[in-house]
Amino acid sequence: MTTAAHRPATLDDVARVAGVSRSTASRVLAGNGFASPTARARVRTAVDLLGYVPNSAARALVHGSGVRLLIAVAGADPAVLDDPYVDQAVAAVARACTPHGLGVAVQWVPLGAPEWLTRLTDDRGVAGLVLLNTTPALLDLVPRRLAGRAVSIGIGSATVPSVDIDNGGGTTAIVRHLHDTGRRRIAMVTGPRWLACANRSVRAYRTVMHDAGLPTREVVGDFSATRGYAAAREVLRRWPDTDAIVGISDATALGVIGRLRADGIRVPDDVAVTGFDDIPLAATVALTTASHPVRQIITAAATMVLEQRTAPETTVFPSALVVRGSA
Amino acid sequence: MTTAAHRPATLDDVARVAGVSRSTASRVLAGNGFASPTARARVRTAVDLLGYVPNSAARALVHGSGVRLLIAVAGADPAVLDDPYVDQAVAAVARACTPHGLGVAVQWVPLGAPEWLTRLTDDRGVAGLVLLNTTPALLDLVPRRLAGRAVSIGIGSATVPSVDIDNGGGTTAIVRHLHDTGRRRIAMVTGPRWLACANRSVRAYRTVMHDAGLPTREVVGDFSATRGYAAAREVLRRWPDTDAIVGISDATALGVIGRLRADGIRVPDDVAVTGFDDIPLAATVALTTASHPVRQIITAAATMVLEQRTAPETTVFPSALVVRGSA
DNA sequence: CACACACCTGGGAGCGCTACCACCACAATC
DNA sequence: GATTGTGGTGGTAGCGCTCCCAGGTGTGTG
Repeated sequence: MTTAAHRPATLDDVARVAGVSRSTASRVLAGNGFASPTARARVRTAVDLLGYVPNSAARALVHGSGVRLLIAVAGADPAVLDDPYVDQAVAAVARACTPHGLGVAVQWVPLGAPEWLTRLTDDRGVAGLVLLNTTPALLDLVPRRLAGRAVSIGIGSATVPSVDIDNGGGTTAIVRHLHDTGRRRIAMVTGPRWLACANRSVRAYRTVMHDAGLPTREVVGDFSATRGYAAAREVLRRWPDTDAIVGISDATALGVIGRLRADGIRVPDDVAVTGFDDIPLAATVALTTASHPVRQIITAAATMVLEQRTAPETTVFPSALVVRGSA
Repeated sequence: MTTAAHRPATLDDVARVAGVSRSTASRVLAGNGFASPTARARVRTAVDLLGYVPNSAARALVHGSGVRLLIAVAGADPAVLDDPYVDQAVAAVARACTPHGLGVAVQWVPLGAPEWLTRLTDDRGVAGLVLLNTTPALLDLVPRRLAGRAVSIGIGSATVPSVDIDNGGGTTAIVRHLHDTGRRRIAMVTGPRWLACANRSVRAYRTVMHDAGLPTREVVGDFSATRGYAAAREVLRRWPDTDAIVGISDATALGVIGRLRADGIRVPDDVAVTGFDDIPLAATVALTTASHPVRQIITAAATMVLEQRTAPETTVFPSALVVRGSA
């Protein structure tokens, strides 16, 4: 369309067409250094004419900056990557990276072998790091090379900043709401024990129950609908008089509701059910939940890495109670 | 950990440690060309010792091969990228690419301006192309440079192979099932008209209905739960005696069910509802649907591109009817 | 009129890697 | 003993880009 054999244009082509040197063209495009208005204009015109797009590989090579963001997901087994939450995170990070000429890669880091992270980050192609389902051990393994180019979702450290949901606040609001609407025998389907952000929710649940002088009822889950489905039955087997079930996630809650309905138990009349996150589906099934703009949170994390605005501090996004039909 | 300032090792470092030249080291790692068993062994040892990982940017630069796969998603507006289906596709492609040292990028291509694709693919960083929600116009714009490195999902061309779901067969099975179970006033919430794969479903629906001597009832949807929610009401307003609604996707069906339940209409007693895809949630809400391993299909597409096994032909994945409670 | 000090420009090195080529040893052939 | 391999090796160019530095112009000051 533009050049003869449609070999993508290089900076040399641009310089030749603009009648300047490669250095000048580079300076104009970088926006730093000196360049006369004339030169600037001619380079701009040449860029448009040739449809020039910089070669990110060459740029990354000279900068030593890497060419993709790594999303490292800790978990017991590679199946964590099947989680729709991970899908959403990967897609959101990819969207944020694309305009910067960066790609994304995803890898699982086994819970028992956090040192795998080192091998992954030894790849110079890695320009930045997003940690998902982070554990403290993982945070310590983020190499110095990537300081200021790493962000964790869910738990941070002195060197690695984190972007976070106010799980505690959200869960507190949910459990209080259940209590306020007369529920007293409130159970919780939790997340995996090793996951900091899930534990914050569990602790909030315990605190509210304790303050109300009520005993806790916990079954360990894993965020999935499938597990929620199974956990619901376990809850009712152990504590048949349960009148409310708090799900660690919306998917968990949907699984719980599926099981309850299948067993002829009415929601919310017999048992109230709540979720966490407010995924799009939550509205259509009238799920009471806590709302967080997950996509925006992930995007914020990716942006921090991309713009290197990673002050070692924690950004906490608020949680908003959304009361619908299920509780 | 390995080297002093933990500057990631280069091939030069490996060569020096192994006591061979950079060329020899390169040859050993590439696996082609000559290299004595001794040299081979020493290079291998040095690689392990230094934890050497090749710099993908440098490799891409010299090969001119690009450094990421582009996922181009056609749609009316950028909101198509919010679709969980796109999330899943991006994540699945990313997983397939990561071991190859490639990242992924996602971009929206406006329906009315397919030529945007040209600008995207002019970027030399683009190593391959996965087309989503493909239109014929888009297929013609895949540059020759990317021939054999592009794959389309849903509709192919003479030069671009496609990976596909048997939408026609799946929908035929679903509508026949509804007919077999006594439904006669069957409506469909379709996908966008411009989308080839959605149209295959619609045509199958029409054919079955026509063969049974029944009139069709169509409302245009867009795959989303939200739209399904609204479409359900539209269906019942226009044809109040409808006894079955075929959703173009599971999300659509879930939206439809949400609306029907909210209106006190029993599923499947009053109105049967079916979905398409069999997403994980479908099982927990007992949705009758057609099952396809979407993740595997996307992975297959990505693998075709990565291994350049893109013979210009169509691979069709079968569709399996899954009868659950909703129909 | 010399000098300083802006502003602007092109030459050239080099990022880490692969590909090509020249070269060397040693064996087999005429 | 000169020729042709054949396996193995190192030197070097160059992918497209950015940055540094030397060398220009022009305008203002002593």
